[in-house]
Order: sequence, then C-alpha cells, then structure tokens
Amino acid sequence: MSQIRLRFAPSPTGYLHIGGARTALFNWLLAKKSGGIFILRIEDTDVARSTQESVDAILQGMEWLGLDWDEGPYYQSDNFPLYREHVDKLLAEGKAYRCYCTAEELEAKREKALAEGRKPKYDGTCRSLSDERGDAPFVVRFKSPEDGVTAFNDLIKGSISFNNEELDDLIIQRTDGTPIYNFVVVIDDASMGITTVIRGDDHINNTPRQILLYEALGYPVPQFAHVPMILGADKTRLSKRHGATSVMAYRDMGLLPEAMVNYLVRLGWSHGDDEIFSKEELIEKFTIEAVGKSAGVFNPDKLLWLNAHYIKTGNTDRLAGLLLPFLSERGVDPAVGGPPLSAVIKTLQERSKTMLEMADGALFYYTPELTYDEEAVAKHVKPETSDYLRQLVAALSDAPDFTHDPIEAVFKHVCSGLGIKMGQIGPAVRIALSGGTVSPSIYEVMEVLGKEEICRRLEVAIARFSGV
RNA sequence: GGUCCCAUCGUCUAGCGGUUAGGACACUGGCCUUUCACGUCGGUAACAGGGGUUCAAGUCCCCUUGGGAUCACCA
Repeated sequence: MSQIRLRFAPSPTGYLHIGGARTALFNWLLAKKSGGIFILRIEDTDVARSTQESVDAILQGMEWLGLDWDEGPYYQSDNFPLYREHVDKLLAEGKAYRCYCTAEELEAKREKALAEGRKPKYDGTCRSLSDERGDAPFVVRFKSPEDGVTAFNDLIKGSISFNNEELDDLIIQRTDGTPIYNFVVVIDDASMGITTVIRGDDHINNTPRQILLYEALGYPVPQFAHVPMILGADKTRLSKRHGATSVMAYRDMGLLPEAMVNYLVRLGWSHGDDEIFSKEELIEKFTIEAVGKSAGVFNPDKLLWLNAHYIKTGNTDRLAGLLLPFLSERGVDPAVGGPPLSAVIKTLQERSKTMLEMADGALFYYTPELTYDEEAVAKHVKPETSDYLRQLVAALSDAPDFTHDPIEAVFKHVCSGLGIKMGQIGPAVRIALSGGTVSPSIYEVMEVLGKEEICRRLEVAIARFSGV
C-alpha cells in the first residue's frame, strides 16, 4: 500500500481558529499514525484578503500545538502558471468556456431568482456561445454535466450523493485571470498527491464539484473525510461572539497546548471512556472511523478542567518557563529575588486552572510589602492576635529544620501551649504571609518563603495588628 | 427556499438487536481540611416524536420535527 498523504490548507485571512486547529490535528494524527506525510499549504489565491500576518499567526498556532508538517508550507500564489495551464487545457478540450456575463448581471439574476423562490443557479447564458468577443472581460466557467449523479464515500459521514443538475457551471477563473478556490484545491491536491482530504464538513457541498473537476482533468479522486463543525453554546457555528476562537488567545489565557490538543481531539472523537490522552497515546489510538458525525458544542469548562489536570501533573521546570511571561506582565521577575520559582509552583499546581491564575496566586511570594485585605483583617484579627503571633515567631525562630512537617509541629505546639485552636491563629497568619484569606497551606508557604522572610512578615503583621 | 449533513443526560460521549442505558465536564450532598483548591464517596440528569422490521430496537428502515452547513468573480 502506498504512503498516505494529507494536508491542512488554511487561508491566511485571519488567525488559526479552534475549528481549523482541530482539522489540522486530525490530519496530523492520521499522518503520524500511518507513517504518512503531512503537508501544510497556504491557500492565498485571494490576494486581496491574504496577509503575511495571518500566515505568521497560523504558523505560530501550529507550532504552539506541536503540529509539525513534513512538507511546505506551500503557497498557492506561487502556482498561478500551473493553474492557468489547467484552465487552458479545459478550454481547449471544450470542458470549460468563457462567460461574458458581468458580476452585476449575475447578482441581479441571483436576487431575482431568490426573490421568486427559485434556486439561484447560473442560467447558462454563455454556455454555448461560439464566438469570442475579442478583449471583452470574461470569466471561465467549468462545463458541469447536466444530469447524472456524483457520489462519494465519506470516511466519516458515509455515502453522500448529489444530482448533477443541482450543480451549476462554476467559475474557475476570474476576470482578472486569477483562479478560484474550488478549481485550485483540486489541482493542488492532485499535484501534491494527496490521498485523503480531511476538512470541515462545510466543504461537503463543494465536494461533488471538485470530484467533477478531478474527472475532467483526468486525476484520481482522493478519499474524503468531512469533520463536523464546532458550535457555540447556542448551537450556531462557533464565532467571535461566543468568545475567543483564536488558538493563541487560549495560550494568552494561560492554557497549556497539551490541554488544548486533548480537548480538541475529544470534541468529536472518543476512545471508550478515556478522557486523558498524551500525544503518543493519541497517535496510537486515533482512527478517523471513530470520529463522530455530528457537530459538537465547544465547552470551555471542560477545556479548563483538562488544563487544570495538565497543570497539576506538569513538570515544574517546564511550567516555570511558561509562567515567566505571565509574571513579567505583573512586574515580577523571580530572577531578581524571592523564593525559587519551582518551589512556588509546586504549592500552586493543584489549585490553578490556568497559568494566568497561577501567576496571580504566585504574586504574594514576590511582594515583600503586602497590602492586607482589610475585610479579612477586620474579620480575623483580634486584640490577642499580636500576642499569639509573637509566640509563634519566637518558636519559629528556634526551629532547627524549617520544612513543612517540623513547621507544622511547631505550630501545633504553640497552639496547645496557648490553649487555642488552629482556627484562632491560622487566618491571621495567612493574612500576614499572603495578605489575604486564600493561599496554599501556610506550612507550605513558610517552607517556600524561608525562616527569615517568614519572621519578617510576621513582625510586620504584629506591628500592624497591635493597634487592633 | 433548494441541496446536503446531523439527532443518547445541560455539554462531550460509550453503546455497534437482548444493558439496572456506562464514563467525563458542569451542577449538587457528605467526607477530608486553618483558607482556597485537590482528593474521595454519593446524587440529580438522556435514547426528539410517530410508524414499521423483529421473539426482542437507543441500536435497522421510513416519515415528521428540530438543529447545522451551503447555495460568491471568499476560502
């Protein structure tokens, strides 16, 4: 069996969005699984709408997700001569013709047809024109068969068929001589030897036209696999109004790429009751047959849950690298001072859903002069609190081993000596250390911050609380 | 409107003729706990409707309904 060749072919008219990323992922997985070739092709035949920024954004998104390609990126704008040859070929063989109808005329006819409840299909005015009107502007149309059926067996959806009479003579070349998408994809997929086309199911309606073009051009028709759409909470196609749709926006929100990949693959694909998949497991277990047929609603909560999972189980050093930019945005640079970042992260891993949350949670470690949460102070600081803290500082200062368990032992000892419960001193200590009522366990925080800094923060608090 | 696709808990899904219809997210009750989380035990919650086929239908067929996509000199 020959090698499978797949491609992801985004048009550079915006960033890499969630849906595109999933399509790319499915292609990538299948290529990896079957030892095939994954090609990246930039569909920029619409020169006016294509931008370099978009190309860069798409490449960046692919890279972030770890979807590397074996060939490309190819640019369709590099292939205009090739497309022109194919147009000329079809023209010469009588499989295409020049159409002199103007865009305005067509538009008027279309609106009229729609208004009268008829289908807005090209009426074939120029189909059998024998004369060539000199240098009058024209488009080239493909002469589509007027009867018969075009069918294909979709790897995901099963068999799909269209009556050819539903298809009209599509334009394959614009007045300005540039080719059109449906024509170009066919030539590119054929010339790149694509064996399987995996794309969004919004392309199902284009497929019969493309099959007809493959046949007219004498190229073998590839297999198709149409992946269902991703919907918003209101069940309409996912778009900006549903929130962020750019893959990179999720990185900026503190998502991990492995969470994104895991989420995306599970949206529409499953493997029994399994939820967590590493890339390696995906490559092993992914099959296009197991992709579902129906559209799925994008669920940010589940994405977040997956993200929390990967943060919880992630390598601390790697997380540190990812956290740095978020800290920097908050004016914190662990290299300048404060506790080691990896120690800080260990206390935050199981309580952060995103890296952004983790950055916020890490702030107090690197803030020597804390601003206390006044409401918390009012609630938890009592007249005797300063005295308790003094005893705690004294006991802590003598602690020979300033790690979690010994610190806890000191704490308990101080409490029993004072005849109080943890709850009578804990909250105040937390405020002294972190400024508020939410933080990792105070024993952990103490170990991370170190004896000297802990005693200093406690002294500051004692001074501050004395007036209460 | 035409064409095409789709249909199990709120959401993602398992199920491939015989199940107390399973798992996950979310929600929720208990436990754990100095906070917030994590963890853990439990709970609420689904086969869109109607006809067939069959001894037997969530599973197969048809219709209805609902949702989505698409009908460009965009991709």
